[in-house]
Amino acid sequence: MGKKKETITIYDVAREAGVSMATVSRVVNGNPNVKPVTRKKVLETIRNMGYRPNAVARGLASKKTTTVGVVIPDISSAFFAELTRGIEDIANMYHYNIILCNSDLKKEKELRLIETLLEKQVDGLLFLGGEVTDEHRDIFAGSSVPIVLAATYDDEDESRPYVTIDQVQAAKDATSVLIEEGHDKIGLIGGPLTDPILGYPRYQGYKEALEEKGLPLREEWVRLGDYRYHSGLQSAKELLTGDEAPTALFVINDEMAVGAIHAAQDLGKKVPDDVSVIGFDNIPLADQVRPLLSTVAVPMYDIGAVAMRLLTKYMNDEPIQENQVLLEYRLELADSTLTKETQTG
Amino acid sequence: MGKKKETITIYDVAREAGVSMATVSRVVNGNPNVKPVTRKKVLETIRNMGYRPNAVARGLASKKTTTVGVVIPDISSAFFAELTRGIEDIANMYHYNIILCNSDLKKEKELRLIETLLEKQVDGLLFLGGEVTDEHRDIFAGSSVPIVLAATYDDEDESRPYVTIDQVQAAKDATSVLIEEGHDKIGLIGGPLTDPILGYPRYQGYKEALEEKGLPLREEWVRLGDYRYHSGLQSAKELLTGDEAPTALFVINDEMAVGAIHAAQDLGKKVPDDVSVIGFDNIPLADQVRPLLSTVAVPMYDIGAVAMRLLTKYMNDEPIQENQVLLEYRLELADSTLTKETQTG
DNA sequence: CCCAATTCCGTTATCGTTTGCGAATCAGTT
DNA sequence: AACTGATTCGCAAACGATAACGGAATTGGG
Repeated sequence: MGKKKETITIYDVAREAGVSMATVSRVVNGNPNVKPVTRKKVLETIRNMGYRPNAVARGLASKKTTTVGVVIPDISSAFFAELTRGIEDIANMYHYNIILCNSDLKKEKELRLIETLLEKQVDGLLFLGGEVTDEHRDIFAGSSVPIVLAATYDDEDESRPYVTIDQVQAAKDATSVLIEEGHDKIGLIGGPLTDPILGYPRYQGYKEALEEKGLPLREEWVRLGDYRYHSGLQSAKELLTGDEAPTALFVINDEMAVGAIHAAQDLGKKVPDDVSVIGFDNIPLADQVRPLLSTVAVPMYDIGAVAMRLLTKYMNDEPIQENQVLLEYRLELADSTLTKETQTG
Repeated sequence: MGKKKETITIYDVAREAGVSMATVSRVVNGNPNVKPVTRKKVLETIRNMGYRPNAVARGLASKKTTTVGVVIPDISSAFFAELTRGIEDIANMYHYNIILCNSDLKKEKELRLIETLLEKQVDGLLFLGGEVTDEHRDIFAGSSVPIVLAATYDDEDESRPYVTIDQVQAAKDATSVLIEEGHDKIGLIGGPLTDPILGYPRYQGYKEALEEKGLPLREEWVRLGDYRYHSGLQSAKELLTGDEAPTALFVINDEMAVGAIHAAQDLGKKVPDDVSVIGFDNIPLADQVRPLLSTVAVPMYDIGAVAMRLLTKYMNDEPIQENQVLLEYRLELADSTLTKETQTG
């Protein structure tokens, strides 16, 4: 595997080029205080010697690593994968690299990862989609690196920067679509209510929509899944075989929503004629099933991109006008619901 | 954002604990050569002072960063997301972190990213899914860090470690399934033939299967897409409206395959009765459409995991018995083809 | 109770850069 | 020719750890 005799350092280049290491450092870093002819000579010997600056040493000396940490629940989920792509694109644009960590939403793992990232001296940290507990806040407070939350927020810390959408309102809007279609028997396939990021607020939105329209919240029309396809399939099967089955389902993420559609079809019901289904997130899958899934289009890529951009502002001490941003979402109404229109929220 | 007065170093801890920094370093690194009582005292003052070891300084001194670089085409693709999850899990298990970079399969970007990762002194490098050119080989050769390829291989460098599957054979097997179903008009929706990783070999497998069974390769039954859903939809529409339309389609990835199914349905054809479809990869989507998609199950997670494991062996100088591994794939026959059976290859 | 073998632990040299400070060079003005 | 203000550039001190080396303390056997 091509062992090079020894690593060549800035000092070697300096000696070879007949200048000091300070000068080499200057040309490497684009410092203008170096005569063009000198710069040229240095650049030349750098090329000839195949010198590659050591970013670790640079990091020690400059106290900057141009690296940011990203803690994410699960990269293999379409939602977070897309979000990460937004992060990485902006990071790349600003010449940062990202250290990616999967937390599986386990608190202990999250804390451990954050600790590790801080040890690695990341210039900033992006924390996605987990609940922010007191222990998180302790670590955050004990560090001076900027930290921004994405696709989540901290309901206890008013000042913690974040980028996400208004989950409650979006869920309310989605439910309202079904109500306005004329449905009065609307089921919910939700997530764990202990999940303060998705499960609870989306349930809350569903509840508020019903209340506002004077519809009762009936427990037998509510099932809580685990966000996965089969969970949606199973839950819908239960809901739709009931005596007085709902004629519409609000499913709080697309993967489960597609499961719900298939459950309906398996039971011989037509979507949307017999049962309307609306999902949430607008992952690519929503566009790759028949009937096309109506859903709440969450700007996943943008959440990542905006969060990363915000982080760069913190890292470079740029002025910040808005450090807590709620991005717009869109209702993407397709074939799994009756009406067709598009709203913005 | 909680500015701490000043960073506390190993030296501060040493002074506070009444020992030398060497001793502190020893307890931090779990070196056994330190008396239990001393260790306890040091650990205590570490806790009290909130000392956090600086991994950058450690990296400089020890020449190890416990970080590996991962260059991947696109994290937002289900295939690579799952693969990355495998990588990260194993990395985490061995206490490595990963720096993730999206290359979009652009050669220049790949080279730039690899260069950056080497500057950051990663202990190892995982290169996924792009073509390995001479320029890649140049950089690889000029560095002493172990590099392993995943989901690709280097056909010019016999010794470069890799982990992938036998693309040609798998494509051949998939095509053969259709032949054995009795089809003799089998279309292909492929990728760019200039793609040496997926496009070409999977086309090659299709071709070989036909040849072996004495079937002609007819150009009008071949379309080349871009791996995306809509491309599959469009290509299938063209293929299936022809005068003498194929009765079966081998589609070289699942996303396009699902598009093909929808195209068939849009044309009023039933799958699999009127047209059989078999895909490739077995992304979650294959399991979330109706009819369920027959496909070649590629062990994406395992490719990542095994590649990362192999890399750890290189990084820790463990003995290596096999440095080029072809993982097993499986034919996952479901409802989009007629026969039902499972083979291994 | 002494000496050798262990165990512990401190000294010090590095690791490869960045960076503040001051010296040296160079023009342009008088 | 002397003076001044920029430009350039070198020196050397950090940056925060690791690790080789050797000295001191502890232990055990005879």
